[in-house]
Amino acid sequence: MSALKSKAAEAQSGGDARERILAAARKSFASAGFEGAATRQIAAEAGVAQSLLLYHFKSKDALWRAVIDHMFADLNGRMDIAARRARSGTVRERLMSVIRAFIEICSEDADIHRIMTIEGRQPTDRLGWLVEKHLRDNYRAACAMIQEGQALGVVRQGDPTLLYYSFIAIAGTAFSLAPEIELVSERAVAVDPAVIERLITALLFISE
Amino acid sequence: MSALKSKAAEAQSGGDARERILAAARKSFASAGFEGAATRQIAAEAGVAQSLLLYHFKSKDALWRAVIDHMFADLNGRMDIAARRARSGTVRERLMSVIRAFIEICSEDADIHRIMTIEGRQPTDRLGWLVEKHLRDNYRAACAMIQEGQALGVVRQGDPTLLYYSFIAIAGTAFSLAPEIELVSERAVAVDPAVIERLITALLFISE
DNA sequence: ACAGCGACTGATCAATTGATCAAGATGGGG
DNA sequence: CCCCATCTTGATCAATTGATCAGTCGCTGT
Repeated sequence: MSALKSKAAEAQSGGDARERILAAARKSFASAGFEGAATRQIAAEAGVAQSLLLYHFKSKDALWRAVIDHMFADLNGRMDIAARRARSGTVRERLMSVIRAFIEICSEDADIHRIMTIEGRQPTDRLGWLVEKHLRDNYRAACAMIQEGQALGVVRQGDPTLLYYSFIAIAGTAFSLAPEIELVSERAVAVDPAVIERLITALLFISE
Repeated sequence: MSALKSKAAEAQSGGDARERILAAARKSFASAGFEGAATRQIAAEAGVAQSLLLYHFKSKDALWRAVIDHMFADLNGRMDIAARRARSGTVRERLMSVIRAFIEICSEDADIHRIMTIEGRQPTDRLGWLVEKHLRDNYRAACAMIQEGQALGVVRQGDPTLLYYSFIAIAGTAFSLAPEIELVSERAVAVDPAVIERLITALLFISE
């Protein structure tokens, strides 16, 4: 059976080449953007031939989409868990649960915010695909919570979309712009997730 | 005299080619990054031959630096004016003056934040040059104000560097990520600078 | 043992990249 | 009038780009 074959191949040594390519591609796309990333460099970093990259993924575009799928499968899974965990709590508790999860994800892997900002600049078909497949639901759920909080007088008034992007900007930038931050401040900067959480709290909620 | 010659050439039709190239290059660098931008496409958008681009600027790298110089000459000039305008006011007034100026700049030209984030990801020699030549002074002045406010109990406690980048992230993202925001929210989003100002105020200062 | 299949590589393609060079335009000063 | 400096263009370079294809290796089922 093909299932057993691929599993066996994955177990020994060959199958993880695909995942090494995915990991290398994510780094390149995050730092150089889609057009700036070169398939040969990605393949070299993964330790495979460039042709293997296009064997596993049909094209550079398909590779990019696979990277995004891989990234957001983990992200949205953890966000859903965080949302479910605090389902019975207050609006503030529910919001803080997903915010805390998002901060944790950004602190572990800055590539997500990097790719979102680098690809979110111009409206390509890639951006439309990303938004509809992975971002829209997350956005809707967060906005619903924000509006609920605003109706109760807990969350600051204002366009929910702007509040949503403001807290994403704070949490994401602190980690994804680390190279620039360290260069400007001329010292090693270890961003504490708890500090970011406090800033977002001050931004979002009316009373401390 | 060469000065008169160049001035005459600038007056008629040829001299503004340089500025058209600069404008086109800024757009390309902002949306595609340094490696993603192509000199031929920049030249085409400026309506000139690609070789003219490398005649006015020695190389693609030199063109990038010229774009940055042109951008930050305006930015830092306006920031200095804003800082000087409120020199005799309270810490809060002085901070709000430069923040208001920064928001205004971001709302007029999203390219600045785009280039800063796209280039700030990996520590290249370009980033080091940008930081030392255009960013460092701005950062130091802002941090000094923040620390002064913290000592007086007006500004929220915490790493000044993080506060600095948080307000930059909010102001910049709201405008530079407009395409993505409109796609996610499925409507036209006109960001009001006054709303951004209110968010940053909530983030930065202790009492409203 | 052998045929078959999936993983993988090296060679190679046309297209595009940044860069260089010779030559043409243009206009002002002698 | 001509000359010279400046601006501008088209042709062209080697290098790199994403993509394709023929062929090799190693394993599996029969």
